[in-house]
Amino acid sequence: MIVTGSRSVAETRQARRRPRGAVRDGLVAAGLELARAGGPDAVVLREATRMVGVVPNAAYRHFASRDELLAAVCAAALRELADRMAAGVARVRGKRGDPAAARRRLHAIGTAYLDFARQEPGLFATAFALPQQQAYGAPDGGTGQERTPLGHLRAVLDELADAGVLQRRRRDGIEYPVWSVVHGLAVLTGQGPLRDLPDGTRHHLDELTRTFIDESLA
Amino acid sequence: MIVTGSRSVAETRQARRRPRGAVRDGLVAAGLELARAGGPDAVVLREATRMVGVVPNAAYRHFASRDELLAAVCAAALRELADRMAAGVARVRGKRGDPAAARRRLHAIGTAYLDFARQEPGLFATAFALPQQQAYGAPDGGTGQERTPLGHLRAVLDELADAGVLQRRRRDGIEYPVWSVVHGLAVLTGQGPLRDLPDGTRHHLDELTRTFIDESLA
DNA sequence: CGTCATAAGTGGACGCTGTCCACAGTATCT
DNA sequence: AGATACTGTGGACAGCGTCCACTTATGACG
Repeated sequence: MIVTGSRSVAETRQARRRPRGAVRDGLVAAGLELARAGGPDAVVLREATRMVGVVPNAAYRHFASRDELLAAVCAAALRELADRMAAGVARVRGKRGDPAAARRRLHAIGTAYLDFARQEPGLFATAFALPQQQAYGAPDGGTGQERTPLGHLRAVLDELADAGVLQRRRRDGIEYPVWSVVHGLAVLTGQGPLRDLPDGTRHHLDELTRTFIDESLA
Repeated sequence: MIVTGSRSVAETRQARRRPRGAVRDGLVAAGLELARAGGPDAVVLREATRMVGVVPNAAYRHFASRDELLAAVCAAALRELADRMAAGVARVRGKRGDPAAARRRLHAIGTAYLDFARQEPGLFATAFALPQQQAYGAPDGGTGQERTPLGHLRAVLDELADAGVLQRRRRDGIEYPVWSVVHGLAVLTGQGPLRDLPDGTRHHLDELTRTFIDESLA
């Protein structure tokens, strides 16, 4: 028979078209899910399209390549990390300018970072696995965005300097060593060589790192 | 025609067999080459076999899977890093026990680490991209090996403690924060978000990190 | 309101990858 | 010398990223 069945051609050959941008957003969300479960390598384009319920090629209407999709997923993962850091800082009570509170905020930001790396290893790895380009927090602040890990860290360090905990002349550029320790610890104890350490040892290392930072501020 | 040509069956169907272990070693060497050029993801089994001049399946006589090959490559990359650290330390003159020399050795070890990360980004990434398992330097020293990054770092820190530069009560476990700063810096300024910083800024960061470490030792 | 360009979906194909199976020589051990 | 393990080959499969040709719904414009 030549005449098609009761279902219209539109129904058979073209899945109901979704609202504007829905497929793109869905792909990123699916990619985020995959990244959460298996890191950046698990972000496979065809699987993402399957989750959205669309044919593989549809992805190419929204991303030029798999790498571009991955870049979007990375950005999303990084934003989630930044948000958790902000939330951690926000939970700390105490006036701005209070030295003790400022110290606690610095601790909170580091803790949030490490917690994220441990609770969401896949997302954490993905956040730093961007395939090319892109400035997170521009090295020289400037026009940059504030919803970024580096931005949050800078804010807290500024507060520490204002409160007199951190000497003014040591403030400049110190965000990088501080970021490095925490990031390094997260990487080494996460997917790195120091993974599968007993939790006790891990917390001991956290403590060590904390005092390591404190010592270098004074 | 049914009768085969002048070339013997052995020649046509089976390439000259290589000496014992040559294929395995060749595969690791080829993998190392690929990793050097493109990081862990570039270590593709079929390409490695092609470089060795053997059919893809031959690899499975020596490795259970691509991941196992990658693990061997990772171990080799890590060993190269460790060797460079050792070489860097060895270049520093000065008696064991001399505080100034000990300090210089600590600097040298960090510099070697960072230099390796920058001169061989692919190998560096590969060294820390092992797909599973394995203890590099066992967390609690013990039976471990000494030809490992952590081992070298520990040796230098022990010397610093013996020389009185590093307080005894702060020696325990301090290798981890120290390793973390350097590793974190290497990752962030390497493939991480702080890549493509001008060289001047990079060296400034190196300097900052050095003083950061020094401050926290005293 | 009708026309029409364009965006957004489909189907099919290609080359590449990791991996599995069956087979064939070679090396080694008794 | 003969049995047996070892190491290489050939062919196949599914899954991946990507390209091309085609169709249709959507939105802008006269």
